[in-house]
Amino acid sequence: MALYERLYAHYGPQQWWPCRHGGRWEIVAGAVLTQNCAWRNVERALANLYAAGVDSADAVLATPLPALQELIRPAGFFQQKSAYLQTAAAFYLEHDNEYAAPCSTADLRRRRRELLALRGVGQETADSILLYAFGQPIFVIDAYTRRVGERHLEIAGAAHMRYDDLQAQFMAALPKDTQVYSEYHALLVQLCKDSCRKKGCGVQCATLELLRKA
DNA sequence: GACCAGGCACATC
DNA sequence: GATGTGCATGGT
Repeated sequence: MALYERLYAHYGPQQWWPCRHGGRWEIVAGAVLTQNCAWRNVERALANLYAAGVDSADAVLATPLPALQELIRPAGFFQQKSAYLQTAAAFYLEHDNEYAAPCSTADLRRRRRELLALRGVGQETADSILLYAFGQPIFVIDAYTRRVGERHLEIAGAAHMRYDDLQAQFMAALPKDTQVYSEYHALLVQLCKDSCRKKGCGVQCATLELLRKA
C-alpha cells in the first residue's frame, strides 16, 4: 500500500475508465476495442461510433456489420471486433442491471465465467468489464501490470506468469476495494508509461525516486 | 521498414 | 500447460 499511496500522491487520481460520455456500455465497448491496440485508436473508433449515432448497445446491435466495421476500423482487427462488439452488446442488454449490483464472491466468479464464455472476451477483458464498468472488486492484469510487476515491483516471472496467479498476488497484497483496484491499476499504467517508453527501460528521475522508497 | 500497442481464438504438441 | 499463428490499424 505504501507504493500505492506514493503513486497516488505523485500522479493524482487517474479516474479510470476514461470515458467520453461516461456510460457503462462505453466501458464495455472500450474494453473490447482496446484489445492489442493503442488507446488513441480506440478513441478514434469511439468517436466514429458517436458521430454516427451508434451510442448504445441497442444501436450497436441495430448497425449492420459492414457499417460497424467501417466505424471501428481505426482500432484494428475490425472484422473480429465488430462481431465481438455485437456479442457483448446483446449480453450487456441482458445483464446490465444484474451485473451492476453488489454480489457475493461466488456470484462474482459466476459472472466472470459468463463473460469468459463470450467470444472475444478473455480474462483481461472480463476483469476490465467487471471492475471498471460494473464496479466489482477484481484486479485487472494487463501488459502494463506484467511489465511494471517484473521490472519495478520485483515479482519474479511476472511477465510470463499465469494470469490467475499474478492476479492472486496483487489481490492478496491489496485491500479488497474497488476504488483501490481501479486506481492502483491505472497508476501502475501511468508509472509504466512514464518509465518504460523505450526498450531497455530508461527509468526517469521522478519515477526512480518513487520506487526507491518502495 | 520494423516494432509496438491496455488480446483473443484456435491449432498443435 | 506452453507455444505459435492470424487478425489490422496507426504511431514512433
